[in-house]
Amino acid sequence: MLYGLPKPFRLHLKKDFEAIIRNAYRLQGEGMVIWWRPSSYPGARTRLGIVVSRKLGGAVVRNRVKRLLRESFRLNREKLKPGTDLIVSPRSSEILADVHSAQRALLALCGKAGILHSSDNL
RNA sequence: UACAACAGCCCAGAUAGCCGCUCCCGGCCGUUUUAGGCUUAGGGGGAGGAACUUCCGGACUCCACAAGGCAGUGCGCCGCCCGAAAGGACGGGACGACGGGGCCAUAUCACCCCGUUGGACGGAAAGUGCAACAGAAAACAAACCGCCCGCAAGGGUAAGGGUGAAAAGGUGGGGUAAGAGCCCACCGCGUUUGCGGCAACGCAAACGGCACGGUAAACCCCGCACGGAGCAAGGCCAAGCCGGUCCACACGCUGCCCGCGUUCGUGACCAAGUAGGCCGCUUAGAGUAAUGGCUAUCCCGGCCCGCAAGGGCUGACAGAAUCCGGGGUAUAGGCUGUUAAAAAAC
RNA sequence: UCCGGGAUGGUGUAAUGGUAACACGGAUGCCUCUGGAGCAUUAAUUCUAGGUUCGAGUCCUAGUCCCGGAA
Repeated sequence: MLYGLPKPFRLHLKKDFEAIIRNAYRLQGEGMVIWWRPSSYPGARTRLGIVVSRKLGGAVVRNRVKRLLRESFRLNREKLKPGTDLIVSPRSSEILADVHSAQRALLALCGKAGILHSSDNL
């Protein structure tokens, strides 16, 4: 399954979020911030977590931003090095108006972070 | 004929393909049993009219509780209907605002009639409080100017002046030293009676002779209702740590038995319960929390370009988390009604 | 999700229903050779919209925004 995004590819425990953010690399790009960390044990899956502040908007806006980010991650998961825990936190809803610009912004940041496969370098 | 505001009702784009998510049934893998994983057979369910707000009411759960009372909070014209309640629908009555008409020689106010419209519309004759500034005086009345009597001292007087949101019945006549419900008529107010109405209330008559101004979304009084917390309620399972009982061994009281005490234990059992899990939980039912993305065609509305054919852009408010019933607020589009008659255009 | 609390000049706070007050800061002027200090002046939709009242920052209703608590 190339493009699926079932549960094990997602971060969903508060402990995980806190552990990753406490000792992870952090990088700010246009409209979003990412934290990432190589997973501690081998063979781990690439996992995604999304943090959206209430300052970004109402429930509709926050849900939409999360869906677009999840979609962007899902379509580009194979480009990331496996076993990376990644947390994305958008800071502006304008950069994430549609799925194309969301993908562009996410890939640009991941490229800067050096967690893409070398063959897919931008 | 259109725009707009308000009110009521309807609706909340459709179909197909591909890539995904979530839950249930089924299947497969795995496991001693669980846990878990996969969809390599398949099948089915998956946001709203407001899911928003958390302003009311209820179900449900736990806590408290003899009866009763106090305090506190909420509600408050009348009738009838719906509802478990909150609340809502319809009709009616007083009051206020606005418009029109009447009364009058004309006309303001007042009063009467009609229409439209508004709403937390019990009580100010149980008590307490409040009323800035202005004004003589702001509530058992009072005398600044004025008027009258008087030589004066002093007294009488609420008609007139001016202040104020509000000044102690109004208008007219009589009366008087000047005045005044002091007297009279009409109106207002109050009481009683009668009549109409289920009632709120209305009408009439008699009597009173003006006391009894406003404010209760001030305290309060009257009537009615209400115990408190909320699914992060509450319940079940339960690592680790801590605790208790028993058992075995050792030591001590003591040389022995019994008894008691202490320490230790890959020992047994128990209680409480943290992390964590499960139930509560749903014909949507999660726990970083699903209901999405892309493409095509069509539909409805709007904007722009174009003589036209057509082309391009764009689509409202907002997203379940225990569940129901209401109130309030936000909304693209459609229909109906009101403002509403004019002006403007034809 | 379920409960509380609040909003007043630029900032922090006051105000029995009756002229919106105080401190710091800002601006302008005076004083001084200049600056500081000092003195004077100045600036408010009391979050918004309705209502009660003669009169509302205060009372009532609805809304907006902010803060806090409960795994």
